[in-house]
Order: sequence, then structure tokens, then C-alpha cells
Amino acid sequence: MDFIRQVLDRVGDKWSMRIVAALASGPMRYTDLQRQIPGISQRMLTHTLRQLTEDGLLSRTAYAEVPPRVEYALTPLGGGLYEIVKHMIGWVADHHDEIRANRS
Amino acid sequence: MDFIRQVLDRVGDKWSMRIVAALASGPMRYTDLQRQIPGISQRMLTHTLRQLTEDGLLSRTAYAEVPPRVEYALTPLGGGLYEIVKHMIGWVADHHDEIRANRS
DNA sequence: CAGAATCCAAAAGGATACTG
DNA sequence: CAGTATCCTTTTGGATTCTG
Repeated sequence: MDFIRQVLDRVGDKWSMRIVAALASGPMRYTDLQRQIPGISQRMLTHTLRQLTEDGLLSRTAYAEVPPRVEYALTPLGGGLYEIVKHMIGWVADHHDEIRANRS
Repeated sequence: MDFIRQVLDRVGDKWSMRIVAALASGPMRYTDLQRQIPGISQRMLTHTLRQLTEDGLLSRTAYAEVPPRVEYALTPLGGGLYEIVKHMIGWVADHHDEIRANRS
């Protein structure tokens, strides 16, 4: 039951889901992600991308061009995770009002 | 898209899911939870229980007995969340090896 | 362009002692 | 039994500066 936390640590942090959601619509480069995800710092974008890539949820492709181009994309594994996450997003969307009502 | 974080903040922290999972098998009292969830501190158990209760995911029932008895249980809302979480747990269980293999 | 490095602030969480 | 209260450590994340 502890492996769950290891993945929740990846999914539950501040930015991972945003990045995964952003890439769900197709591959994107570093700067594009930065613009797509308002408020993310370079440090966190870089850091989170690396974690997700290390876990095999994202792929990173660097093209030897000038200026350099690096594209990130969901791997099949990452796509699978996104499906799960979408379920959760759906549930949250359905029950968000209820939760907010309780909170107040 | 920001309401997702609000729920992930609740689901993705260190203990919430453990508590929800423990209560999925039925109502439980404070001390039982403490024993069911190894490693949790009193501070965190209390704190997390309160958050979950405030969000309406758990109910808290205090019986006026001596010694005092307090039971926590999943609300229908909390039960619904647990269904989602179970999906995720299932997916993680299925792909954990793959993720771990990538990590190394 | 796509980062790496450093430093710092805030938040989360643990340990311990105490209480109605 | 079911918590509070306080203090402290660890973790997370942001700001800034610099580079291949």
C-alpha cells in the first residue's frame, strides 16, 4: 500500500497534473509549457518535468538545432495515468460545489 | 481547472488517502485509526481528520460516554471519492513495476 | 531556447508534553 | 480516550542570476 504514495507524490504535487493535462492535447516544448501553465517557475517546471520523465510518464526529445528545441510528450504510461486523472477531474467537477458548501 | 488542486491537496497529502482507505471497511474510532495507520502522528491524525470532516468526506460522531468514544466514518461523498481513489490505486498497482523500472 | 545553480520563504509534518 | 499546544525539522516551492 505504500507504492500508492510514491505515485501520489508525483500526481499530488503542485504542478505535475497541470503538465500532464497540458501535454494531453499533444507534445509541447519547454517554453510552450511555461506559457500554458501560468504561475509556474522555471525551477519547478524543470524539476517536475524531470521527475515525470524519470518515471517514464513523459518523453523528452531534444532536436539538435539552433536555437535548441526540446519537446515533451506523454508516453503511453503517462497517457494511461491521464485517463485516471480525468476520472478524478470529472468526479471533482461533479462534486466540487458540494465540497465547497461543506467547507463554508 | 483550479478546483482540481483543491481536492488533490486533500487527496494527495501524506495521510488523507490512508484514512479514507482505512474507513472504507467501516466506521472506526480515533485510536483504531491510529493503530491501523502505522507511523501517523497524533498531530497529523487529528489535523487530517478535521480537514476531511470539514470537507464533508468524513462524519464524526461523539458518544457521550465515559470513557469518551468518537467514531469516524465515510460520508456518501467520501465513499464516492474512495471509488475514484480505488481506480487510481488499481492503476498504480498495475503499473507500479513499470514506473519503478523506469526510475532506476 | 532550455535549462542549471544558489539562496530563501513558506508549508507540511514529526516529537514531546499536557488535558477534559 | 481523544484530543491540544508548542517547538522543531524537513520538504516544497519561489526568486534571482547565470549558461551551453
